[in-house]
Amino acid sequence: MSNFDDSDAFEAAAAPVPLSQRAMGVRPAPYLDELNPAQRDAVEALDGPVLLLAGAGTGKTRALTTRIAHLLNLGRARPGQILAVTFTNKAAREMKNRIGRLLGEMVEGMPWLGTFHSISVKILRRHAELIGDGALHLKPSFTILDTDDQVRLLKQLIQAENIDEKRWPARQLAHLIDGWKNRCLSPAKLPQGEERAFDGRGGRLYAAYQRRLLELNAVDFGDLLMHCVNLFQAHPDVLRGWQDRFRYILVDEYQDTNTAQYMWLRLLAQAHRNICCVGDDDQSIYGWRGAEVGNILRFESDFPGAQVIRLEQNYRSTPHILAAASGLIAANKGRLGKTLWTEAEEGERVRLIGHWDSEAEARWIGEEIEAFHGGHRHSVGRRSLNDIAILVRASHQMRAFEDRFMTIGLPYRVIGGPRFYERQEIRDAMAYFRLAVSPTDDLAFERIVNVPKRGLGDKAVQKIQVEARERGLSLLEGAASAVATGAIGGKGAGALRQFTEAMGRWHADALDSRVNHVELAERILDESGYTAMWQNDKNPDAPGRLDNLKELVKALEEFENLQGFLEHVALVMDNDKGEQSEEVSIMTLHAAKGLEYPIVFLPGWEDGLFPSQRSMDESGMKGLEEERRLAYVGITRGEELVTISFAGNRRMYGQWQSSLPSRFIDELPEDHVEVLTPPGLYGGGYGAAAQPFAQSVMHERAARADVYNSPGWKRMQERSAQRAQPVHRTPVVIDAEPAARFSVGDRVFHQKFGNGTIMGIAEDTLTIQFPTGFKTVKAGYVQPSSGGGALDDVPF
DNA sequence: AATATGCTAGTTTTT
DNA sequence: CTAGCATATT
Repeated sequence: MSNFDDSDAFEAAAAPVPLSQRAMGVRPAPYLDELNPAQRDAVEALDGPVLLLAGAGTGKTRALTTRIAHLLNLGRARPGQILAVTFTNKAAREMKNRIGRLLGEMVEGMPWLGTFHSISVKILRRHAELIGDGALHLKPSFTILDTDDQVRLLKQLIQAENIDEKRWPARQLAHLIDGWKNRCLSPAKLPQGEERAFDGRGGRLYAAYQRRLLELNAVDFGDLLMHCVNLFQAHPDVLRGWQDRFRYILVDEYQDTNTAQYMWLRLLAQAHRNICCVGDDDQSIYGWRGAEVGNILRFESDFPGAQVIRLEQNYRSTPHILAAASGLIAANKGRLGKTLWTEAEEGERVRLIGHWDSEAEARWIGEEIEAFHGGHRHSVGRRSLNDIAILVRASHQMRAFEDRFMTIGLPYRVIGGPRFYERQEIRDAMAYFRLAVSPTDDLAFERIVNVPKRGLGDKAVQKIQVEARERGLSLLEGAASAVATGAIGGKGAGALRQFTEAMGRWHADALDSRVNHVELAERILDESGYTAMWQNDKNPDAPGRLDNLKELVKALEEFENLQGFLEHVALVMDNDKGEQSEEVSIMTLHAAKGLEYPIVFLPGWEDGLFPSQRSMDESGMKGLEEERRLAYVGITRGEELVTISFAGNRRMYGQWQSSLPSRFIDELPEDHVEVLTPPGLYGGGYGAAAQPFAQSVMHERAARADVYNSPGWKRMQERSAQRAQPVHRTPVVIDAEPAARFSVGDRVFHQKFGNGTIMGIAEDTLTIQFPTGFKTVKAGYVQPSSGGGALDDVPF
């Protein structure tokens, strides 16, 4: 709520802080004494550009929040003049709390502490009319579409263009457009050639999509940033106003900024240059979604004269853990470089263990956890399950642990996973609320018009769309009109009339301040038949969905009305359930960033899984380095004991596949690692587990000079080269397609994956190696490749 | 219009 | 192998 009580008038903010207030502001600063020298530098270097390189566990949030407190305490700025940006709502909340704690209740909430997106919304609402062209522009009440809406909109546009949705799925286009928006490329600015992506129509569809969004008075997440940047660039006066307002700028997790966020910051900071960016280049793990490590690496040249302050004293982990992590990350090139140190006691070395297969791995980790929990391991003592985390590379790895823990009755919680507001039933309910609040929300209408089933299929919806378009109405109005004119008859008509009439009542009630909005929400769900739909559903997950709906209604209580709730939810999609009970945490490495646990397990360190084959195929060395940073993030989550493991065999897509230990294992510094022999492998030194590691450690020293020439790397390259040269050439005739004869080894072309080589044939199913990896594809989806293939002379 | 079958793809995730 | 989607069937 405090997010929106920005009491300063826009113009007033530009005025300097009165002297009287400045003098009054200077108070003793006891908080400074609690900082180490580097943190203190970070807090006191208030003017000019500052890059704060904060390694894992070095008290970065403390430095950042103290810096804000110091700015306020010295009277350098009022709360409304500090811009503090984070990536997640969670981080923003945390900072707010800690600033409040530092300053007591003396300071009103900071109106401009928030995520890039929430701050952008506030800015855009004030200048909405400037977005778009003269004829069509945003209104301040614009709605924010989530990914789901975005994809459904794109799907409509793709259908309108008569493009084969199978070969060109809307998701892919959404991804492409997101990528463009991350780089602040509006349709007009797409570089030569890029607009040809997506079957040559990417640029056109992008432009159509943007136009449609304006028509709907809507923006997607990417727009929030891009529109802001465009606004600043096109209207220097507007930019000037915001530059004057934000006297000091602070940015958290700077290594995760994408190009649009970078431009956004640069524009706002370029006048006074009071910008402090906090980040750790070694923890940049979001390159795949547009983050540019380059932003942090370039900081000093972007802001000449910048001070660089390193936070290197680590308060989290033991020396062995730090050394293992440091040794690993040292293999990356082009780092800014940091040396983490600690005063903590030495502790145990990082443990490494190999297992026969992924099930044995899960079994062993389960036993270890039981031992820790029962206090059977004296070096660590009896531990709460809340102290223990399992961090995996890919979510499918979680299943082995869930299965195992379920059978042995070990309580666990999965962190991440599908979020509350992304669940189907929640989205449906929200669509009802959206439509009740704004009857012109066509996307919400489409989502729920036939949920629960009202006998209205594609054809009926199409009729409604035609009706609405012809008369210039919203879909809801169009539906009412279609019923009235008899365009829709039969069974659907009655249900549709009921629906539109009920929606009319709900809308009136939503606007009526005398109607309690929580009761209204309940009534909407009941009268629409939505609750009944799940009550009658015999799926085992139906009761859970009903619970979620109850929870949603309960969440409404904290808001004034439905409008306020919807505005909030559009931006704050997180749901942190406080940890109540004792549970082991299971999550992906990405989800673990920023968290810490005394005991950490890192399973699945196998080449291809971690580092992920796909990362390496798609992004080569850059991808590998990002994977290595992910490994670094994983190890540095541990406070006391970190255990890395790998399995020689793993079930993938229903088949057992054998794999080699991760090359990252080769890169761990030997002195800080203890190799364990799993129970059941008597004598050690043979079998799938200990032996490969023992060998690889022997190579390790020599390999250190250049890991990309390491045995592991070469081994991989050799293997993929071998795979690319199949021996058999068995001609296969695909029925009813006389021209489509394929043999193993043929070069073929696939609309989506491009050129590839056939590696295997079963009936009409081909296994093909594409640049992006192996795919199994029906023969009908590929053609003989035109370039350099063996079948060039086959008539087509 | 609702349900059954068939196919394909299959990391990481916030806003 | 399996979820999610798209097409085929009733």
